[in-house]
Amino acid sequence: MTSPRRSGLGTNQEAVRRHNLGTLLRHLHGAGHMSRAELTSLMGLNRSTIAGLVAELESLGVSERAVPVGNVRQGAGRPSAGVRIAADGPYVVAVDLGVDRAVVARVGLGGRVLQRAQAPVHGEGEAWQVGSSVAALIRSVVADVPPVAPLVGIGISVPGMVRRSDGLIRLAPNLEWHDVSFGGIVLAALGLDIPVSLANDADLGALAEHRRGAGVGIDDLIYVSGNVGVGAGIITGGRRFEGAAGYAGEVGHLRFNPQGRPCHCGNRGCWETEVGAHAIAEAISCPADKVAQLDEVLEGFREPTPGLRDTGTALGQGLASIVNVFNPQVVVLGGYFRTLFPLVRAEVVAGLAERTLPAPLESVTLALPGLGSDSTLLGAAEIALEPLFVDPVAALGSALLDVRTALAG
Amino acid sequence: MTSPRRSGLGTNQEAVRRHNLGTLLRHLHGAGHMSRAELTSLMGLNRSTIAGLVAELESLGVSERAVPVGNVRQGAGRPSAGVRIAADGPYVVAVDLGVDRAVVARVGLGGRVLQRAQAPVHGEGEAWQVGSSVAALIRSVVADVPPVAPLVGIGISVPGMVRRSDGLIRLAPNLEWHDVSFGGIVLAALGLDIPVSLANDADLGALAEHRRGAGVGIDDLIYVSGNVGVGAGIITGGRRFEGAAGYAGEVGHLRFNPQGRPCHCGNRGCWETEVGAHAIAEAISCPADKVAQLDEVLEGFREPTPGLRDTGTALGQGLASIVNVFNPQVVVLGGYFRTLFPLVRAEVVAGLAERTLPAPLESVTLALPGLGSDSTLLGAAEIALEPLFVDPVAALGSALLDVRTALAG
DNA sequence: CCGTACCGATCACTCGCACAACAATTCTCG
DNA sequence: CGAGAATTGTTGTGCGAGTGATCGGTACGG
Repeated sequence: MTSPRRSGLGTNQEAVRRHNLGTLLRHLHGAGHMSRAELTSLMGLNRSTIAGLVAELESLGVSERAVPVGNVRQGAGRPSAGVRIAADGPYVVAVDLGVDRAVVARVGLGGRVLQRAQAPVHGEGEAWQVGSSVAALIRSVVADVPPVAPLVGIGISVPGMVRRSDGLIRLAPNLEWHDVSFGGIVLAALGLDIPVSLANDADLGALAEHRRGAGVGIDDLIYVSGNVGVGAGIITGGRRFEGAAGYAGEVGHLRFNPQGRPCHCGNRGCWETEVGAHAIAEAISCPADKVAQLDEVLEGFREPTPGLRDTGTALGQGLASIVNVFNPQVVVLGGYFRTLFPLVRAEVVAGLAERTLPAPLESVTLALPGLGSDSTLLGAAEIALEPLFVDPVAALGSALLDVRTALAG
Repeated sequence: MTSPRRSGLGTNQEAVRRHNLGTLLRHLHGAGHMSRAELTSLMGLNRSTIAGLVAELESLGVSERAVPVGNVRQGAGRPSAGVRIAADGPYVVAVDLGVDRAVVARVGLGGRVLQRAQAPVHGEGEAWQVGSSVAALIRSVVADVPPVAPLVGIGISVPGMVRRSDGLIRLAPNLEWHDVSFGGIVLAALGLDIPVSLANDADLGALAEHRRGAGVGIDDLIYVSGNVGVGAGIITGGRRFEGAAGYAGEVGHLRFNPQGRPCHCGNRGCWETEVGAHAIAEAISCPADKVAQLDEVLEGFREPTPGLRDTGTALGQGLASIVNVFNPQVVVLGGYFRTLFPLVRAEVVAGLAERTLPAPLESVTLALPGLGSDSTLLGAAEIALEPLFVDPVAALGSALLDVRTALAG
C-alpha cells in the first residue's frame, strides 16, 4: 500500500515533467493560493515553464485561475495572476483511528477539511466491526461530494505498529489487534478498490505538523505522542523516518527506571510507564474508567499537583534521550502531553536541560501542535495525497470519479 | 563545508544531465568495474544515453575503457565493453583522527586505498600540533601522485560532535577539544584552499559500511561505535541521518541505570559507563594505561570472563533501545565492540532479544564491520568524494591538479 | 557452419525547458 | 497628470537531453 523505494535510477524527460508538475502541486498544496511569480522563484524555473505547468494543472481540474489577489502589493509591475486549488478538485478520505473513537474526514488539497464525522468505537471491538463503523462514516462524509471530484485514496492513522511494505497492522496494543489487515477490511466494507495507506499515528502527527503545523519550514522535528502508550514520529531532512519495516519511533519502551513498574512489553520501568496515560492518571488520582477522558480531566487543573510535577520531570528527562539521539530542531508534544505540558512546562524544561548534552540542547525547542488534536487526521490525509505530488497525471488517472454511484452500486 | 540542503526546486535539463552523470559515476564507484549493459539496466536509461554519459566520463579522465572483461558470460551476444575507473583519475585524502593516532590515506574512486600513512598523536595535544602532524602525513601520501590526477578534497573523521553547517568540532571529549576549526587548521598547515568535509566517526563508519561494507544494499542500518565513548551512525532510506545540526546518534548517553556510575556528561548511569572502553577495561581488570590498546588485550581472551559477560548483556540491552527506536535492518558493531562481540555474542543476542519489541526484533541482524577497522577512514573518503556524485563536471572543475607543486610553492 | 542473441555506434526524432521579444498592467517620479 | 520603469503573462524559437530504429560486430549454440 506504499510505493517501493526509489533506487539509483537515471532521470529521463518524462520523469522531469512528472517531478516538476508534482513539485508545483506540492507548493500549491502547502500555500493554498499563490501567484505564478512566486512559483517561478520558488522552483527556479523559467516563467514560460511555470506557465505551461500551471496550464496543465488547470486542464487536469486541480487548480483554477484566481483574480490577482488583493494582497500586499510590494512593487511596481503587472500583478501576477493567482493560482488556487480548484473547488471540485481531487480529495482524499482521512481516518483517525483512536482507542475509543474514530474520526473520518474528507480532505481536499491544501489540507482543507471539507466534511467530517466521528463515532465511538468499542475498545476491544473486533476489527471487522470497527471496519464497518469506519465504512459508514466514510459513506457519510462523501454523501454530497460533486460527481466530478476525484477520490484519490484513503489514509488511515493507527495507534500501533504498521508494517510499511503492505500496511498490515502488526500490533495495536490498546485495540488488542495483532496482524490485522485493516485497509482490506475497510475496502471490503465499502465495496471499493482504491489505494489505502496506513501508518502509525505519531508518524502521521509528525508529518502533518511538518507540512502544515508547528513545524513548517523545519526539516528535523519529532512529534512525541502521549496516549496510553508513548510513541514518536520523526522527520529528518524533510522526510519521514520509517526504519527498515516501518516501526521506527518506539520511544515508549526506552529504558527509564530499571526498578520501575512492569510494562506490558514484559520489561520494567519503560518510559511510558512513567509518563503514559496511566501514569498521568495515577498522578492526579484519576479513576481508571476516566482515563479515556484524561484530556478533559487535565484541563480542570490550574496548578500542577506534586505528582504531575514528577511526571513533568520524567517527561523532560525522557525527552533528553530523544534529543540526544535525534538532534531535532523542534519537539512537538501531542496527545495528552498537549494538555499536560502547559501545566508542568517548568519541570519538563528543567528535566530536559538536566539530561541533554549541550550541543543538541542549544538548538532544540519544545512546541505544542499547531494543528491541535487534528495532527494525526491531517497526517492521514497527507499520506493519501502523496501520490498526487509524485505524479499528478497518474494519480488522477487512477482516481475514482463519482464516488456516490460507486458506493451505491 | 557541507553543501546546503536542497529545497523543493524544479528540475531543468542541466540538472538532469548532472544527475545522470553523477549517478552513473556513483554506480561505477560502487562496483569498480562494470559493463555498459549493466549500467543500462541499472539506470533504466537508453543504451545511447549511457554511451553518451560514459563518453563524457572518459573525456573527463574519470573512467577508461576496459577489455570486455573475461568474467562469467551469461549468454550469447557481443560482449559489452567494460568501463573502469581510470588509473590516474580523481582522488581524495581521507583522515581518521583517533584519540591516540591519526591515519591518513589517499583514496581513489571505488574506495581504493592508494597510499596510507599513520602516526601517533598526543592525547591532549593542542589542535594546531595535531593539525601539523596530519598535514605532514598528507604530504607523505601525496608524495608520488601523478600530476594529472586531480585532488577533489579532504575528508576527516572526528571522534566527537561536528557541526554540520560549517564543520566546526563542537566537542571531542577524548581530545579535550572545544570549538575547534580543525579543517581550517589543516588547510593552513598545508597552505592549500580546497574543500574539507568533517564528520563524526560513527556517522562515517555507518556510511562506509553502507556503501562498501557489511551494509551494501541495506538502506536502514546503524553503526554503533564502542570506544571511550559510544556513538552511533545512522543510515535511513540510504541517506545519512544527521539531525538538525549534525549531532544525531549520541546513544552513549541513553539512560541505562540511574543508580550507576557517574558519567563525564554530568549524569549517572549513561549506557557508555556500562559498555564503554573504561567499563570493558574494568571487566577484564585491564590497567588504565593500557586502555588505548584494549583491542589487543581483548584479542588475548579465548573465553569471556564473568565481567565481560555482564558487559555483553548490557550491550545487548542497550542495543534493544536503539533497535526499538530506529528499527534498523542491520546493526554493525564497530570500535572495541568488534573484538568484544565475538567473545560475548550469546549474551549480546540474549540481552537484545529480552528488551526489544517483537516487530523490530524480527528483522534486525547484528554484524561485524565488513571493512574491519577501516570503516571510519573510508567513510571520510566517501564524504570527500560526494561532490563528484552530485556534479562530476563542477567537482572536477574546482579540483586541484598537480598537488606536489602546489604543496611546494 | 549458420542462425540467434546481444551489444556498440550513428542519426533522426521527440519533448521539455530556456530565452528573447512583445504586450499588459501597475507604480513612481517629475 | 503623464511618461518611464518595473514586473509579469504570452508567444515563438532554439537548444539540449533522452529515445528509438538501423546497421554492423561478436559470441554462443545446435
